[in-house]
Amino acid sequence: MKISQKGLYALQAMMMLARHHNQGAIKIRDIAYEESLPEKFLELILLELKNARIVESVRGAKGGYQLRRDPDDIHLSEIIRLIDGPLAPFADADQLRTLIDRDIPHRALYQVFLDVRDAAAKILEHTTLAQLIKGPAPRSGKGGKAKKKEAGSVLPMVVGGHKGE
Amino acid sequence: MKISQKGLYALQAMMMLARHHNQGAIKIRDIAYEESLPEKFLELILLELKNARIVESVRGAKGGYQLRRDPDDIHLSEIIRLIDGPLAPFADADQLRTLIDRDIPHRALYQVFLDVRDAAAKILEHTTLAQLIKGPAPRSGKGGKAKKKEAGSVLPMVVGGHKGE
DNA sequence: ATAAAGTCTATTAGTTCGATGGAGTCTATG
DNA sequence: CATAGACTCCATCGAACTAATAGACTTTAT
Repeated sequence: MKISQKGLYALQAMMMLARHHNQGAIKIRDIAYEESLPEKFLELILLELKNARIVESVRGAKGGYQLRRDPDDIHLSEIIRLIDGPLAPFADADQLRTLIDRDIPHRALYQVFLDVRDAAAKILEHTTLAQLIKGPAPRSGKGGKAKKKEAGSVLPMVVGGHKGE
Repeated sequence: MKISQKGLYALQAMMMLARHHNQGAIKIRDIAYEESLPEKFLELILLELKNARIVESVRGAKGGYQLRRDPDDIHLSEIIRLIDGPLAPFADADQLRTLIDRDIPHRALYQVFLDVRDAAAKILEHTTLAQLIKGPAPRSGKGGKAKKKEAGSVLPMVVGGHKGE
């Protein structure tokens, strides 16, 4: 599972809508501005989220977008599957199970892929928008030391290329 | 993390070389035949694995490829990172840690991404080629090593499109 | 010398990705 | 009831990536 730029935009937009839940329809422009997202691209994303019945739109003047459900009932897995496809690192869960059944010489490999998928699903199907917008995230994992990058503005950094990992 | 077709080919080729470990150099053609992989494409993949010093080549007649280390010392994570990049679903672990430090409004989201990466890393960094080839049935008894693939591939199924997941 | 094998570079067709433009439709408001 | 503001829908775009192939070159066993 790879989360594309588009997927990230979708998640950010949804977090924004969650923050403003029950405040009526929010204009695309406001979402784009508050989250620094390309407006026209965001429009496409919201349309997709609307067709998936995750958000709803209000047309015309005073229109905009809002969540169709409470933020604690919207899981990250739902958004990611919609925008970026299956959570599995290869094919999807059903296909992996079929391959495990049928491709004897490689079944152990596909089983590992399925294990990875299950691990991701376990996290993403249990994390809701509500959790994301609530206070400081409980820093899980061992206290890895994040290396200091030189002084830079808040977030203009370009994320691309391989190095760490 | 998305595992591409190329990544799958690489893993299959490595499993094949693991099965034939300590049997001398194996020809590209034999790997391609036994695993049903496109020969010329596989050539590129093996070259990459060689440059990463995971396999080594023997040139000239009687040449071929072989593992540089024992199969129980080669982890899936190593091959996947080489061919398909970082294990994280977005950016890489270092960048995610930086974003968690710096992008306050979205830190919880990036933390989830990092959790997913850690879960995948935990599995892939602990699974070795040796484990994969120690299937319940290493070989269905029949005859020696001359593995016949013959007409009608074992796995003609098309893997594409979304359904389950 | 020759055949068999890896090495290397280039090229390709097709797809995906991120993004933009513009015409059309709906609706609150004055 | 005109209009401005907002969503809707479709078309296109360039860049990058993906999977694969082609061909010339080098190395080595015999």
